Amino acid sequence: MSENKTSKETAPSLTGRAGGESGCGLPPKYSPSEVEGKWYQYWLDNKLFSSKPDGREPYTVVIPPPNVTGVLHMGHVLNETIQDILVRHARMEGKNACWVPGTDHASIATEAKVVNRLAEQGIKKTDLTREEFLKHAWAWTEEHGGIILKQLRKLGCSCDWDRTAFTMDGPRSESVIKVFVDLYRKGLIYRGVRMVNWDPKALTALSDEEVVYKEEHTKLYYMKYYLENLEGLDSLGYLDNLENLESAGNVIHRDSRGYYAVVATTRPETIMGDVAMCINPNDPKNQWLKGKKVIVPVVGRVIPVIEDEYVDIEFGTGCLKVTPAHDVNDYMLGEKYNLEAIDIFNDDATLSERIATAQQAALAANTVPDDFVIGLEKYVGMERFACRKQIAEDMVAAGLMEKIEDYDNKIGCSERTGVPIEPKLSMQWFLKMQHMADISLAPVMNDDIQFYPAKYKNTYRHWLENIKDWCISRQLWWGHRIPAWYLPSGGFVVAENEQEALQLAREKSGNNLQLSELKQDEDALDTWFSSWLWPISLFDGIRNPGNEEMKYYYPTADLVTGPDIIFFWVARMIMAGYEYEGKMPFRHVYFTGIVRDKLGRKMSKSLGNSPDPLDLIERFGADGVRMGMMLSAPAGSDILFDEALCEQGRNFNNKIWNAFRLVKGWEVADVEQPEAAKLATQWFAAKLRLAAEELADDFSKYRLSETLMTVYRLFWDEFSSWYLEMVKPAYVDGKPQPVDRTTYDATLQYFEVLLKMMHPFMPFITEELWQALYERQEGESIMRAELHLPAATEEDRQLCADFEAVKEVVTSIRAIRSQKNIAPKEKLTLEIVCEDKQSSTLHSFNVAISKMANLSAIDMVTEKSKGSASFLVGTSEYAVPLGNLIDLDAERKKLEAELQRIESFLASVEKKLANERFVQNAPAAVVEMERKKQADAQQKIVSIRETLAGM
RNA sequence: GGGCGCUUAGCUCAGCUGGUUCAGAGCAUCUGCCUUACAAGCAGAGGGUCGGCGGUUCGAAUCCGUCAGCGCCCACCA
Repeated sequence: MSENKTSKETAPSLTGRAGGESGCGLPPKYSPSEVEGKWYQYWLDNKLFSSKPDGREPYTVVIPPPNVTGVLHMGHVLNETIQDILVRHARMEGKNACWVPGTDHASIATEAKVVNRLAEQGIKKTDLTREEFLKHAWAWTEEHGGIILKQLRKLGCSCDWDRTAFTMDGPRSESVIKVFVDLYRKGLIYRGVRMVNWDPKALTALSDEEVVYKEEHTKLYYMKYYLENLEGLDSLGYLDNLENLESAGNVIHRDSRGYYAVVATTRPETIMGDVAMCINPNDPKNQWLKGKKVIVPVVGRVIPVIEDEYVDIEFGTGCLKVTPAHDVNDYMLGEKYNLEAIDIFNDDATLSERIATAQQAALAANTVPDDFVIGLEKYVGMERFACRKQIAEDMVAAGLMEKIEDYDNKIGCSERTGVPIEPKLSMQWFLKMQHMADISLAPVMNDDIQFYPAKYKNTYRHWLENIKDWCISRQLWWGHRIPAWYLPSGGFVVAENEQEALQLAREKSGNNLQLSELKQDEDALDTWFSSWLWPISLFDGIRNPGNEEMKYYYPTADLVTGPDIIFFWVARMIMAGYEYEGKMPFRHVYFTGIVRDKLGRKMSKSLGNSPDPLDLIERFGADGVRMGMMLSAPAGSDILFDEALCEQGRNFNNKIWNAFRLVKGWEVADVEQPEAAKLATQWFAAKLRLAAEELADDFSKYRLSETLMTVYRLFWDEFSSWYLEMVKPAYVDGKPQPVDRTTYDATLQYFEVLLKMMHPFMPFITEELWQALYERQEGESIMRAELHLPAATEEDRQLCADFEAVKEVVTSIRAIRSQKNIAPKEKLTLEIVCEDKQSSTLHSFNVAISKMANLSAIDMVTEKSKGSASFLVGTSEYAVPLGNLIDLDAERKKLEAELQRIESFLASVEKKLANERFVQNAPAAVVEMERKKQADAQQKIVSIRETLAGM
């Protein structure tokens, strides 16, 4: 603790030094770097972030775990800042706030990084055993792991660091395995051969959600599939019938070598896996192909023409090649018509030996003309795109290509590695999703779980209503290994550990079985299979259901995340929440936008438009960066990030700092409170109460950028520009006068309230100044300072409304100064045109007006002086005598313009009132308002006309 | 192809169930100021027929239709 003491004393502690020297001797610029580290350490030392269950209302947030080896980017800054604001706000409301940090093992991304690093060292993953590889991966994780969490501290995040978790630490791993076993036993997890999205670079299957579609300019190849056995057809009189067929709408291709169908494809290399051609039975163009057989060009395989209405008559030629092993739809056709699936690729998407052996078998089965065939051996081992190019060229050369067209296509690519995915048949583990969808749709649709913005409810519903089973196995090592063990006799058991597996296996195939004979599944689980448990596993709710922490912290309050992972993560957490806790995992989901640069482009390394957050913090302070981020971050819409906003944030910090310098620089004396100061303190107290209501309302709606803007204006305009200027003691003979104690005390109180209001957004500077504002006890913090203001009253509203008019008067006088080039120092007089003193509603504010507008006198007059500049506020007329400074012509023109404006306004109001239907149909209050407008306008017109007449 | 959303000042956005003299805010711009808290500042000013058209209504930035432009999500058209 002695350490904090020291650090605290380095703070500019000002208590007891008030008075004398201006600004307390503090520098006129706030320097965040000196302040931020100090207070963060203070918070840590005093365990101010830590949370234990107690009698208070809990407020729980779990962090969307960033990639363990990642570094902080602007997206994190946005996301974590929002969470910290929510958490700090809840903490100041007296709730037991618990923000649990942690990281994600990000299996595919991390494994890819490790593989790359090993490659740099000349080590191939395939040369390593699983154990050796994992050693490298853990080393990498330890080396880079947690960097990002350290960076979050720089941002000021108030996470309970003692709770830091990792998706692959002991408790989380055990939870994952337990859930897998449980779901398997419930019959929700199954294993089977299915068409999956194969990433040929990462060499693993991916879930549908991990596939992103990219627009690409490709080619559409039209290939010739010759009819088999032309002689045979001929002898049946088929060819004689051609004319009839054509007149019936058939499109028949022929050349010197025979008759052929044309098949369009974007992937000519996959012809090697063709096992059928499919036409729509209703397609008039292709009736002639019914029941025929065609020859796959190059390959020479003879395949049947099958019929299915799946085929789109309009697309291409209406002839579809069927390659069950390499296309999802073809796979379905293959299943339906019991076709063979010939897998032509190796796992890395090079061409497999199988193409050659399959060709040999095909050629042995049927005799086809030599000029239709090219030996496929030459393609074996070729990379898929090279092969595509080659085979297309070869087909053109062999006269097997009808034509090639340009084509725009959407290609499914791996979200992680970016390479085009290859649909591939393989044995994988799946989770049945219908049950999960059933339990998780309603709570969102009926707002048990609320989405901000709500528009994402639709997205969510659409996905759940079209849900497909989740492929949860990955051919990776870095991750949770699938807890299935294979028996030497075939079959497998699913168990939580080896002992249990052995026991189960023995039950299956006899007690002689040894553990060494069991072989555990090589695959790991999808990363999201651990993160979907996050809100539960963080509180150990899977291993110890119903434990104290679960009961206290779950469901969590708010989840803050990007809409891009609504399916990956949000939806699945909801599923797991209801499956394992019977309750929602969180009550609200705040979807952030994507951080873009100010031109609207996504931030990316290659564009170089992504600033380094730590660098920004260095330059503008964490508070400045947080504010810059939040100023432009309404929920759900994209953030166009501009450094200038951080600058604005920094400037605001400096403004706060200097307001503090002013106040703490005052000498306090037991003198009478000046009237202007008294008015100001009354007004500002009311203003704060009103503002607090507005802030609470905005906060409850998660309108954080509005909240910040409200507090920004409250501090800068209302407090600094109006309040402080009104209470600021004057200088007499070049010496500052002391401030009276009443005003001083009120000012410190207001300052403290403002600091509390700002704290969630700008934790560091507010702590710094809060600590220096009054004498504080060791361990105290603004973090735990509650903000309770009495509810605003009707009088407060009236006072603030009146004061707005005061401001308008002052501003009008200042405008006259500005227009006439009258120095602020030169005193003016103000005339209020009224019948008697009382008829001016603002007369009680005269002292304030005098001070703010630097007036020598305010006179109540029935008729204003000649040669004065006049203006209206509400319906009252004011005039500033200017003597010979006045430009009568200009003044007259101004008044005439004003008159015209009001007259046309009056006309529109009167037109409305003359409309019987308006008077009858509109609510009484609205009609009343129009009458008031009418009366006010009439009064103003009279007043201006009088002025003009007197000029 | 389906669904959702957006279009208000130079920029970024508020404007909730139609009616407070409602057309707003911040930034930027312009003018004048180094006035002993702050030039990272102070004071003042200008700026929009609320994307186009049509409709409902006594009344439309707000509701409906339609067109245009932009964005996002989903989808098996090879």
